[in-house]
Amino acid sequence: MKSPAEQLQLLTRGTAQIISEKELLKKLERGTPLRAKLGVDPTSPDLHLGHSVVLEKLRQFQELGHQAVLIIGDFTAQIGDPTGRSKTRPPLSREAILSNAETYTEQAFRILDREKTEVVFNGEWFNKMSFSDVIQLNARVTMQQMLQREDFKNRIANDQEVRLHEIQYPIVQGWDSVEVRADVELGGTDQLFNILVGRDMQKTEGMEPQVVMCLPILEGLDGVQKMSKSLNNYVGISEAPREMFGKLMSISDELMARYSLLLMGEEIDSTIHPMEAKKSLAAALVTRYYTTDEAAAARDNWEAMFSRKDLDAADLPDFAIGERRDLVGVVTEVYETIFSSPKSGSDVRRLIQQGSVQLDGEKLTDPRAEPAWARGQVLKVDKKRSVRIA
RNA sequence: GGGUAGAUUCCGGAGCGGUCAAACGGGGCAGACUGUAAAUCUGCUGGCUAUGCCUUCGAAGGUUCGAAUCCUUCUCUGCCCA
Repeated sequence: MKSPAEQLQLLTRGTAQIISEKELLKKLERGTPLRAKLGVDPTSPDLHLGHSVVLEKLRQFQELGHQAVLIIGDFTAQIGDPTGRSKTRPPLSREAILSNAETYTEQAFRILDREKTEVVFNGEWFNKMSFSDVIQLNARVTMQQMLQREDFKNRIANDQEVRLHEIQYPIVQGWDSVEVRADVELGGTDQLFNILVGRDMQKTEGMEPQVVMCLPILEGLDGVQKMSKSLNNYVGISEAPREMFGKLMSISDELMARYSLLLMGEEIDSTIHPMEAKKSLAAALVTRYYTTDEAAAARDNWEAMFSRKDLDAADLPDFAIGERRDLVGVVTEVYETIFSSPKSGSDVRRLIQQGSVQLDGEKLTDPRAEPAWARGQVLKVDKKRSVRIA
């Protein structure tokens, strides 16, 4: 086992903020495993690289012999975390939450060590609370404290509504820390406020307050907004190697540097061509969730498709012409069934007219065309997506 | 409870009886260029069995040849006062 000082050094690496390192060191010096808490709301069924930043940190705790406590916010998901929101979150149905929780944990264990993870649902304690329990919980914090929050302040300043259940969220999350007796709570920097509330709650309960450990927020593929499924700027950790590789190749150079730092903990090698650096990064990330062989295959295929533009050599998904043989019909089908990104007939028509669609390298710009389809032809629907006619 | 302002297409926001599938900006998508980078330029951005047709401007009714625009009721939200 590593010394407390060594552990501290490893654990603080890549973090954005820790309150406080001194406290963390003290806890480490106790020599008993720390309880490291991470709360997740199963609001979406898929985990992406944004989540992975904090999950990797939690795994690091596990590797150092500590206890990971993963709280599934089945209860909190019903409230909806207002963090970073300019609008109230729509509530989720109970069924959706439970099924999300299922896929969520499944994916989380691609990163975490299942054996060393304690999984708890916070509905376990919150669903048992009576209304007077709730009132007492609320009595622990002041309105002024809650209004300190950036999101709420902004909304109020902009004359937007803030509903009362939303200001309960930090209270509820804070109480989780008391319930699981957390020593450390991990989260994105946007969780700072919520985690601090947990600290206060523990103090009033006479517990030793948890250490706050915030990790940087990963930007999405657009490089501006935070990675999230709803903005469709994410790379899912269970996406196919090729998808993952391709998405990572589309990021900007600035973003590449950031991803490298936050996800791999490394600086980009500035002596090589940025594209090469990006390929290495993409391959390294694919390897993390798959194997080196699969990463290499993804890279080869990508190079065939986009560097050499040799679509014949590339391994493309097959598409069998169905009922509809007209161009609009076929392209619509391809988007829907092969790439699962449905487009309306009008969208497809537009793509065709704008010269996005090619058959064996020939642009097809007439939406009414009905090409003589033949097995083996390559149908390119846009710059990034092609299929082979089967 | 009283007063007042408002609800428009993904978002912001014009429109105030026909010329409105609705200006403009943002975002998004596509094309050109390129390193599936950035920057730049161009086009598109409700749907369809598509030179026309259908459904949209908080909801329901009404006036009118004709309504996002006028009237009635309802629902929701902000702000001010208590």
